[in-house]
Amino acid sequence: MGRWEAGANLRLREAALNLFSQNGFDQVTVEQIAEVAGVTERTFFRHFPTKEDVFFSDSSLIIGDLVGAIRNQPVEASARQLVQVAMTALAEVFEPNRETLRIRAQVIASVPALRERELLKQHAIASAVIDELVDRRIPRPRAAAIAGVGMVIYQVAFAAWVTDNARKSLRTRIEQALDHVATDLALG
Amino acid sequence: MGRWEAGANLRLREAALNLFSQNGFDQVTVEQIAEVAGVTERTFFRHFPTKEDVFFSDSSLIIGDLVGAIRNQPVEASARQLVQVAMTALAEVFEPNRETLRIRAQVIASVPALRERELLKQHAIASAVIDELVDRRIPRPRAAAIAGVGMVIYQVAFAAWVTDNARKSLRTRIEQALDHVATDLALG
DNA sequence: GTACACGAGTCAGTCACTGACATCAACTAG
DNA sequence: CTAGTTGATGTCAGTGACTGACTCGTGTAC
Repeated sequence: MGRWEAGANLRLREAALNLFSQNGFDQVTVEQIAEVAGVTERTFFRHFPTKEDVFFSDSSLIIGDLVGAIRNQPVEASARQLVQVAMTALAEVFEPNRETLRIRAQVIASVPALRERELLKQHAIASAVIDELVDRRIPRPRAAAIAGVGMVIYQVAFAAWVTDNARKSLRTRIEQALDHVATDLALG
Repeated sequence: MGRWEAGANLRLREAALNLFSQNGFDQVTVEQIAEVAGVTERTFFRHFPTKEDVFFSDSSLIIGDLVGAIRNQPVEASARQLVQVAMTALAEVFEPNRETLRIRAQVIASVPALRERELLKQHAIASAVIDELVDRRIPRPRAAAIAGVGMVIYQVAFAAWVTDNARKSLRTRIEQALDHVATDLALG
């Protein structure tokens, strides 16, 4: 279908991750990324609307997984069960990619612009989850609180997992955090 | 101490708010803002590190107010009391500026870059509150959950207040939201 | 075999943002 | 009163993210 090497999108993402983690986000120009990937700068922006987006292009998939997992639960499921299956769904996607996610997290942590974007992504995820909970006839304030607590649990568990030498699974980390907060906060 | 009209900072902020709300964030250049404020583009960037920051320069004050309000509470105060005084402190700062805040919220809502920044600001506030709660010997996961719920309450109450025709006070809105979530979630 | 859709290249331009240096009122030291 | 310092601004010349308009081969549909 094209006169060029296929997979430009993947090559751009890999080149970006490598260059960013070696030299820092601000020290790398889009032109350099494009060159390493064997395309032009203009092509980079055909694949990703901004320089930051090369890091966040898969977030819509995650939303789909989360919402799908919740949707598959029976109507009588408790708030805690819902949070748990959503988290487990996340863990299944993340678990095999620990090393990439670790590098990614390091780069994000060191660049304010990327932290902003990460927050926006999490906000979008939370909104989607809230809407799904509201569809299950949970009143919106309670849905927002549940989703908010869920995000906190995710953040705590993910941070622990990614900096983890003992290599507990993300799933274990999530269960620990969930236990912790749930007993503290009567999440029923 | 200067050969120029004083108050450049305020003039820039007002010019930006006006222009953004009339024409949209992306349609206004920094050069235009500076021109309306009677300075050069370079001077804009001496006052605000980015175009977005002209909207968020007072967030550090807010952190101070919140943390101060919490710090003044007795050690035996419940989580709910802490959230309540923090919210009340916020309400006192915001209440007199409803109209400006309303316009501001509209602009922010319509521009992804500004929503990102708003989220980052809220995240910074939440982190500061969490640290303060941890200083009060509340375990960090519980502190994070409390602060998270507090942010949810703030968001719900603020959104209701700002789009409010009946003109209930922000303070009332906060109390309503707090009641709502607290009974739902056993916030002790 | 012709048309056309598509994924990329090319080129010229806008605008956010930065560094280096000049200016000039007010203030300060002597 | 003069000389020097300070601090907020102006001026200017960049860099780099991002966009619009256009071109160019290649595969596919007809």
